[in-house]
Amino acid sequence: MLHVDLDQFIAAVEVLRRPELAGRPVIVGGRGDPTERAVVSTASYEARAFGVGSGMPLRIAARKAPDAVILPVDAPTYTAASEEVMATLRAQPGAVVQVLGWDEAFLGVRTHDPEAYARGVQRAVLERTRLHCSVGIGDTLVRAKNATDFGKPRGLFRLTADNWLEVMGDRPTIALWGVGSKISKRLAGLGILIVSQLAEADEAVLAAEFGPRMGPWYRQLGRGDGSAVVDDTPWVARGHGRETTFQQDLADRGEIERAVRDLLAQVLEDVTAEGRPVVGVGLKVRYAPFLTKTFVHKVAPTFDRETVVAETMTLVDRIEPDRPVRLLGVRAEMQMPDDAREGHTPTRGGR
DNA sequence: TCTGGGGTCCTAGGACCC
DNA sequence: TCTGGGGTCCTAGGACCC
Repeated sequence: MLHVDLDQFIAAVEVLRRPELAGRPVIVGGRGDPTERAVVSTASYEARAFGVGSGMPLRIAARKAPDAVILPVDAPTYTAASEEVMATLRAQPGAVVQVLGWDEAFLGVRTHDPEAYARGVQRAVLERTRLHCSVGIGDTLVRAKNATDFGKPRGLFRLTADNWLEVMGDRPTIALWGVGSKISKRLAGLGILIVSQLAEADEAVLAAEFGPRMGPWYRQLGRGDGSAVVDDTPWVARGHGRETTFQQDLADRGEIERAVRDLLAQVLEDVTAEGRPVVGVGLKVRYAPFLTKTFVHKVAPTFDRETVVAETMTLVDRIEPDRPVRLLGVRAEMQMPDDAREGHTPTRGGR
């Protein structure tokens, strides 16, 4: 199977409609104002040369790359571009497409020459959308996904059971899809620093540290093993949420309540569009500077907005009165259709 | 240097029941 | 009076991904 990943997607889309930005450092994030609390969504390769990367506070990015063009996030435009790309992938002969986000997808196909097929995909995407992509080829989802990194930019790379350990074995565990900074540190505490060590690790030791599901799962990641099935069944959202970080922390009770009602109104729009009943509500509160609390509770399945509002407001009462609030998040869980319930292996945020 | 916003899934512990 | 063992449901928190 193939993993297709657009190169510097968001920055590339911006450059397409402003050709004069080509070759310049471009940073996209927040409302495009580096004095605000916001982070970088994507930086162009020219900006990355200054040490700017996604997730970095916009303020810091602007200092590192003082001549960069900083643009606001324009989600509808990226969604439209993404749909063009995904339609192109679905139009490839024999392709089964599983979308992972705006700018990446798995593509399952039977072919005797995956490299040639991959180059065909890159050509088709470029012709139809003027966007460049990198492709990973693999015999499992994990191997295809990890292979893409070696293909960037505009290239392709193949990882299989035959060369996995040779290529990945000496790399730190954090290079794996699904291992982040916390898990890599806990693995290091067990003496597991690189991928080959994780591949050979004692499953019982991993299970004791990470639990009965995640322990064995991490070992599997280290081996590059796992599913080889690209699943194109449409994704069904479990819930919808909205959150906002305030530029100035909120202290006033009335302001907080108004903010929650605003967020909830947006959430209810998304939920109503789904046509499924609400079965749970949640509230996330970040107090300054860095303490986050979440409150959730189940509700009897309901379509009634007033009920959802009332249930959410009972959670608002649990916000500590004398502490300024930096972030509020509201979330509603929806009833899942019976056929979308079970059989999941952990993918940590995959869809 | 100080951390957005949208999601998903797993784990642990308490409550409750038989 | 003191108390096993198994199961389910719920909530809070943690971790990861794009």
